[in-house]
Amino acid sequence: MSIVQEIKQRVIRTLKELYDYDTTAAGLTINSTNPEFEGDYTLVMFSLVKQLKKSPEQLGKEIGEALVKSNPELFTGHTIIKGFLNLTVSDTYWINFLSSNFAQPGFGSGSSKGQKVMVEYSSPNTNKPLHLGHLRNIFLGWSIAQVLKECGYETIKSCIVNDRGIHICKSMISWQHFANGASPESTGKKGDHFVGEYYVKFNDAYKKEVEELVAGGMKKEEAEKEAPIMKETQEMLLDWEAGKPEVIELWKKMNSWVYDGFDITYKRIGADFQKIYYESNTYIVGKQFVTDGLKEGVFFKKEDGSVWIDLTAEGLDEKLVLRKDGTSVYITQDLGLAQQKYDEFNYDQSLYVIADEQNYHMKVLKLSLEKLGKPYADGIDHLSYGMVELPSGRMKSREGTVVDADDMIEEMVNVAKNKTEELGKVKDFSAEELKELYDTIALGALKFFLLRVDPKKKMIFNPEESIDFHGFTGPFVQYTHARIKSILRKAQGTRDKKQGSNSLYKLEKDLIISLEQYPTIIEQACNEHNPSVIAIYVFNLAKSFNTFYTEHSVMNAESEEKKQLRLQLSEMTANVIASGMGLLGIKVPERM
RNA sequence: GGUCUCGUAGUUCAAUGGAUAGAAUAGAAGUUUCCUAAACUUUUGAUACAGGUUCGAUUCCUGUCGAGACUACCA
Repeated sequence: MSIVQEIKQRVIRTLKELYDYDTTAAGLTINSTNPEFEGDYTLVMFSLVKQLKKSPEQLGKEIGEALVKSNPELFTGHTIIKGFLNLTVSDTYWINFLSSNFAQPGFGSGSSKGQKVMVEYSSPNTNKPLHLGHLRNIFLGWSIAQVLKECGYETIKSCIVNDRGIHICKSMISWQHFANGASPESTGKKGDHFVGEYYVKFNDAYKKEVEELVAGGMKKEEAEKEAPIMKETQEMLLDWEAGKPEVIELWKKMNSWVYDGFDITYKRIGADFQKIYYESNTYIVGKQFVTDGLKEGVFFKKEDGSVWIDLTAEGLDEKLVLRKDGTSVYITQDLGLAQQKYDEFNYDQSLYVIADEQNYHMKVLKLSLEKLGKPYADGIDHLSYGMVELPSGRMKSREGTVVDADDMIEEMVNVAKNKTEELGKVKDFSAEELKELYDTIALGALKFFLLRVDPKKKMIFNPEESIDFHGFTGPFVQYTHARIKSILRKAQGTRDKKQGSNSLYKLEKDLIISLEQYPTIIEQACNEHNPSVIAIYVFNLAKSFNTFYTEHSVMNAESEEKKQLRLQLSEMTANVIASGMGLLGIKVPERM
């Protein structure tokens, strides 16, 4: 139990004893005491003042005295300021907490919840490489799955690949026109980048054709439909749907190039999936799903044969779920996929990591499943995150302002390399060790940068700031870890189980208080689906350690007792930093 | 037009309705015979505007102004 919960229980008991007043933990507010006042934790008494009809001074005095008297091992004193009862927790409590937890590997993890959560993330198209927006998605998805796991949920990471549709055909047509049989192998290019180039070439060619038609006197809307390359692409889509062998073969070939490219990036950034779904399969499942739903009367068919669901009673519109020609739309396959996932994994919750531009879509999905009376509808949840924007505004692929994921990582690695060489602290590292270190620092910086912001909010990605390794950054936290590890290496052989220190300096206590919060922080991150609270926490913890480290020497402590205590403090801080960063998908180096 | 987000130091981000709104960065000034200076210390600087609810509002409600997303038989 956390110290805050512990204090709440004591307060509840005290209120019962003193006033025969019943309350719950949720009905009490315990905050960290404002630094300007004496004390560690504060009971906010305003609501109690009202309920118990006593003055704040009187109430504070009675509760404070009773708390200290009946819990001497926990509290050493109290002060009252206005409606705030400030409680001081004994050094003994903190020292005991430290000695019993500093070497606990599972500190912070929760017991099994007996529930299964599916986390769908990444979900790329197969016509272009991953970019910065995907990275936010991937880091978030991976991290939240890790946090859920730490909290005791069984997790299944999944991905839906949009491997079908007009956008893929564009790349294919373009390749047929312009590639002369070139391949990633023949050009030495990464597969996803290779295919992405042909997608760009398509758009260039298409634009040119439209311009020519408009110059010839055609209206723009008409020209967009009549451009030969577009007509060709639409024909290819029909051929694909019809299963024309040479089209299917080309489609498979180009997709496999893209997957090869994705795999390299996924591996490098540590993304993984237990289950990958392909839209080329799920759209068929979706069609069947809608056909079944039609019989139950939740969907209805219009005169032209298209199928709809009426969500006007829920404040939304009528939504199309199947085209009049019987082909599926976006929502069709998502409906089928939800069912398919449930059939396969019997999940309790299904979390979709998708950008907030799809809030409406996700609302429709959940509502539709509810109307169909699906038992899993309630567990559908959307981790909606804001778009990544550049200082100049939103990234637009057509304007070439998209930041490519691989390029970004490469740039960060270079910065890490230059900075490391400049500082010259790891000159004895092998080439292999250096490579690993650069990756650790570069990805640490990038992941931290994208995860430190509340997912719900859109974020501005400033390239200059992202390569800064000072302040509120991943490398700052990594550096603190490396420094602690250096101390612990020096201390090898001098460790002693006994610890006789019975008092704490302020900076020592601040650090222990911070460490104690870790399990609560994980819980919060889990409940809110928000890894940023962990990023903020580990940063503050590292800062706390650095302040302590500057003021107090560990190896040259004033007494053996203090040295042992500070070694425990250092070890636990390193453990919690490593654990917290691990939940963000960030490695921490032993040296840097 | 409708629905939904969001407006906090120059900039990027914090703050379950609680005490004098925190960090980082940029700016100014310092710290290295001593465990890694990718560090530390000091300092300048902000709640878009107007009402309301409350003992107490950055937070909840209403309005104004400003930014964005969605509102496709695209995915």
